[in-house]
Amino acid sequence: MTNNIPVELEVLAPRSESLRFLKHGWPDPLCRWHSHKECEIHLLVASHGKAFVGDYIGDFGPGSLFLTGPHLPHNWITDDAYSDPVGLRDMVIQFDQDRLLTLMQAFPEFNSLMAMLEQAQSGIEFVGIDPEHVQALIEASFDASGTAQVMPFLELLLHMSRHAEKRSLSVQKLYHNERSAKQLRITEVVDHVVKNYAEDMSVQMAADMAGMSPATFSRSFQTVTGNRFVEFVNRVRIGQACGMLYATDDQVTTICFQVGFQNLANFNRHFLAKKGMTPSAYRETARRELTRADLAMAVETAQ
DNA sequence: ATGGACACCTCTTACGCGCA
DNA sequence: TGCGCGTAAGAGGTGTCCAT
Repeated sequence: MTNNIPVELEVLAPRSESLRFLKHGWPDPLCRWHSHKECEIHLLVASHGKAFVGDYIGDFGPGSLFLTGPHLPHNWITDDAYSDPVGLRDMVIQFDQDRLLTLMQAFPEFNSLMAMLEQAQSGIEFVGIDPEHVQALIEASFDASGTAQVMPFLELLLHMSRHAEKRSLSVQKLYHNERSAKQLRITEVVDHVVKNYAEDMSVQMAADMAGMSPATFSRSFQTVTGNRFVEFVNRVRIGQACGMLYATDDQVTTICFQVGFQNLANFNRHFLAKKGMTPSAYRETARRELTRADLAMAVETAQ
């Protein structure tokens, strides 16, 4: 999907090590809306706030664990209620996905990681994972060097891949890996929704496009995408509205109609349900974040 | 701009069936 | 056995109006 949100690109210097470790507190100039080609394991150790991954916004707290794929923009903003600085808020491991793919080619035993890497294209939250074990593995990898650094990291990846509840976050690339004839027809509909979200979208129209009855389409769509059709359409529209709220000064009413909603009350209702805040509150929050990114860049430039 | 109330309508889902 | 269809009931989404 297209997204108008300006994203800061983080370029990581080439290194002899395959892993990059970061620990930071809050506030920290490194905490900003950005993307990079590396995958990122992100463990929140302290504080509560909002997670921004692609077009997703959700809550995080101590023990929240996320995995973001290549070039997926992200940030974690601690709530304003936490006015006191936090010494250690985040533990981060960044790694090159291509290295893992090479590993899987050499050792098929690691192929179980493939599904998780594909799901990470849209971001994953590992709901209910044991944070102490995760933190211990990150610490073990962080404190080691050479090959000893890699083993706890691989154990962590395998532990994450085996975790049952992996919640996909952004609508981006949700339909990435569908291949059967039925899945391809559903994927065509998904593409159409993503590209034409502002147009009228009914199950009847979508079913016609997929060559199915509405009831069959409804079942197939949920099987393939994990979403109900109406929920998916609204999610795409809300995601696009987020970008417009962030990047333009258009009125909420204008954006509501631009993304395909037929009335403002319905738009507000869905926006609040999906984002946990009103459109105007979202705009305020998102722009405060942009200001933080600008300040961080200004600090780095001055140094 | 936001959110509540309400009536209406669309969509989802379960079930049974036929077809390949 | 798997897939798709038709039907019907209930759930949930939508549009409108209005108050704040």
